[in-house]
Amino acid sequence: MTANQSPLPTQYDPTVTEARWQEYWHNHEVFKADPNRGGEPYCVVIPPPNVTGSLHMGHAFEETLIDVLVRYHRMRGFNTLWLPGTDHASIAVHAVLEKQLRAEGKTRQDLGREAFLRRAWEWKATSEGTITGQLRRLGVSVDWSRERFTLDEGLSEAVVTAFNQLYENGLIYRGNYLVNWCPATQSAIADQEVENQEEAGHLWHLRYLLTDGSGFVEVATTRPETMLGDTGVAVNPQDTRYQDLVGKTLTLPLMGREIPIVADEAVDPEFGTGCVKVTPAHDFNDFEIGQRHHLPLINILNKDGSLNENAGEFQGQDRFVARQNVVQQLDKEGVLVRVEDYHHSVPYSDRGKVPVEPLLSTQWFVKIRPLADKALGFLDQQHSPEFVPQRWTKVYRDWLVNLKDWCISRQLWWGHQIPAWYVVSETGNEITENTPFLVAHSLEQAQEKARAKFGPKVELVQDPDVLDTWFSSGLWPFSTLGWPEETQDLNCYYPTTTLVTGFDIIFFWVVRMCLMAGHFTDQMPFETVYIHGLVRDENNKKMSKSANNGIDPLILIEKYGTDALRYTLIREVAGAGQDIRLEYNRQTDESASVEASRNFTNKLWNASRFVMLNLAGKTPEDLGQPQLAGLELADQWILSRFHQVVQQTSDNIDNYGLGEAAKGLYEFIWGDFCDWYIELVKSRLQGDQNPARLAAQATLAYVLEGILKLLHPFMPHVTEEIWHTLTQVGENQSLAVQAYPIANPDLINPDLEEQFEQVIGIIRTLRNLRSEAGIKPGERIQAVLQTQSESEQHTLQAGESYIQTLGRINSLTVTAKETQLKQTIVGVVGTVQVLIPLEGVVDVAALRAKIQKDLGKAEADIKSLSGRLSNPGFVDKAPPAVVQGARNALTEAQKQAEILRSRLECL
RNA sequence: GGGCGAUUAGCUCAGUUGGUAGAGCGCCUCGUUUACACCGAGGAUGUCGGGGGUUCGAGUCCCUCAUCGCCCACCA
Repeated sequence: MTANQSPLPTQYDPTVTEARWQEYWHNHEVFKADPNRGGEPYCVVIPPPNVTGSLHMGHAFEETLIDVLVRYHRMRGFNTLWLPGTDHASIAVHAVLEKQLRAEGKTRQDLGREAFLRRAWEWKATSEGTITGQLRRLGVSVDWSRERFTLDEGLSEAVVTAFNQLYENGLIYRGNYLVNWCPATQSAIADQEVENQEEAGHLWHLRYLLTDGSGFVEVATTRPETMLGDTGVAVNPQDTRYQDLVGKTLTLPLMGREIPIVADEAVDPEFGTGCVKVTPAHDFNDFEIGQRHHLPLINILNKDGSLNENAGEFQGQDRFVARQNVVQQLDKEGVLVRVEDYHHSVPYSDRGKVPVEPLLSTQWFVKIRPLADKALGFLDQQHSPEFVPQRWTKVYRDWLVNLKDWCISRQLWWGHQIPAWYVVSETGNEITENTPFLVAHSLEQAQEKARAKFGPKVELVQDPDVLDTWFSSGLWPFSTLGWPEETQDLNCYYPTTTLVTGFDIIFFWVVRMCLMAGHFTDQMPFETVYIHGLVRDENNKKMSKSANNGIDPLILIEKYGTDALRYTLIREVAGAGQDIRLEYNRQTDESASVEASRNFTNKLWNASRFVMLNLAGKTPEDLGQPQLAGLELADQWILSRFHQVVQQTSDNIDNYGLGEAAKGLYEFIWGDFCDWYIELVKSRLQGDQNPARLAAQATLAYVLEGILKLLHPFMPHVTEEIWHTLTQVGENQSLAVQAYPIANPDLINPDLEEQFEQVIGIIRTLRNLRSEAGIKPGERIQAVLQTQSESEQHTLQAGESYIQTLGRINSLTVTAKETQLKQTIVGVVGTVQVLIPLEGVVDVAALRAKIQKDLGKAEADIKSLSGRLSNPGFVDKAPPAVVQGARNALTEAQKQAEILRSRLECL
């Protein structure tokens, strides 16, 4: 496809253009990877978005970061693959669907497993469609032919294989342990899915009587209903107050049970009374105390959070109702000593949004220590993976060190059903604690194994539970590439190069991937983990569903274009890993910062229009590379600047300084190229064919094409559009796969740039003087530049025409001779006097004020510089270059002051 | 309780190994000159959170305090 050839409008309209190129990239499979292509592999797997709805601004940010890296590396010639996909997000999808069901007055149990799963797949299809549509609109350069879903056939196979292998290696076990139980979703959840929230609660002080009638102890609790499950009271063994009580028993109020007093180090004698009630079945600390002292476990809770038959008269009551009733009853019986207001943190279920209960249940676990130790080995011995910014290494390491065994079973339906089959024919066709089970790849394999062990007539039932979502996403970097098969993709693209993700999921996801990869692939799944910050709203608040302060990327895309949004997100990111704040007006849906980026796309558009209108239909290829010999100062200057920016941009991106790279390009394009070079070159473009015009055209075309390439990873659509118009290459080529510019050091010329800076300085001073003197912008005037310095004279002569054009000077004199014009406004650049003779009545006071202002500045400089230079410490110890720099600056300031003083006298 | 981050112009933020503070937006003045008013030219604005230290020199390094934010662990 060739870009629109009709006369280009003065305002860039992203809406049509962006859709067109997105379609083009997709239809032409521009981003399809080929393991046989050769070149160093560069692979990124997308952090798979949950199929819970749609993408938010945080996703837009993350995908843009990745896309910049990926497009850049693709253009640098790497064999590049960005693999897209989505995550089934077991518990999150359950939360969504069960909310829908509640609204219909149903539960998932009413629906049944099959119907529920049908509904889940339908939901998934819709959500996935939304998400992939949004990804396309972000212009991401993913390979859609390799799109994956954590529940698809291949990935399910990987999950089953991983489970079987871990089980065979003794790294998965099943057992009855205390887990975090979410009564809302009625499933176990992992430690990391628990969120602690500060709450105002109470501390109830209770008095338990000694069985022998010799006294009592006082205990305190924030969850009084758990006392129904108490099986002991613990004190610190060193606590002299209670030493003689250890071994005695107490009678548990309400239940009348006899429970022992035990001594345990875990008890802090300083806190409260120093006596702790022990409920091993409903508290993690108590569980451990209970284990040490062989206290029985009494579970008083049902899975829905109501109390069970072990709760006596409170059976059937919801845990919070029971709490009130237990307290009331304790009070009635004189057990309740006092109630204290108490602030404490309550563990909540991240997804279920209700307090979790430690609950005893039979679950599957992954033994963490061997896996974590292996990952620690990679980190400590090979610095793998490498974190950017580095400080996250410590966070990652701390997690590896502190991880406990991972509960991977969930009492849910949407997900990978656990590949374990119970031989129910051995236990009366029911799954009990003691039912033998087999871990296998399939029902057939399980049957085979079962028959071998239990005879020909066996009844098998698969474990109804599903695996924690993070179990499958932990395999993502290699399962998506074909593991456990040894595919070409896996050989070529694994381990992946970079993982880009937020710090908030280091422990959820990054850690799990490293555990799994270490075990199954014997290497870390990525070389580098690039951790970005969060997108915060206009009030610096974290964007979240619950706060309802999210900003829909599509609103901003529709208003300003994808490129503008992308550029805004990237340029804000300077200083790796910081959160970024997005300016936004909720009344008008406007964003000042995105608008600024939109203006930048428009600036690029118009600069390109100008260039193309002046190339007389020729392409950069027709014009060829600018030949140094035929170039004038401005051409050489912009080429020098261009090659510096090429170097700087690559360096920045290579070091994950994407924001710096983006800002550097902005300054070069808007500042150097548009404000200076284009303005300087205009006069040369008017005449007939002549060498000066050709040189200008060639330089313009060359630099513009280079700019489009440099900017393409950040703003892929507008650059692709302009590039096609500029090069007229037709639809078999795409800017996305052109070679990224490489700096040519021969063209970088700092001396020349310095010279040019001086010319710019003169032009700025002239403009300033004109403004101060109230000279109309359109009026052409005469000016005198006076300097004794030969090198300065040389520079001024080289830049004479530039100074005349941009300074709007019709008569410019460059001289070494002192001029003593009376009515003159004067400025100083370096040691060049810039003089504008003024005719007629002029405000002498204004001229004097202008000079005095400049003089004030010069004198302040002199004072500061001479102060420094008269300090022997500075002269002796500072680097010679710095000292010399200060000397030069002082000389110049003195010269300036001298000039200004004599001018003042002239007035 | 432990750890991390932030504090710079009215606002949002940059500031590489210490060499004397910058950008965008906003604001003021002027302007339609052969791309662009989603523009151009010029201008104003900062005891770099407080205090102390190291140094010839500190926004930058060290200590300390304050405020804000985040993470982790939590004593019943």
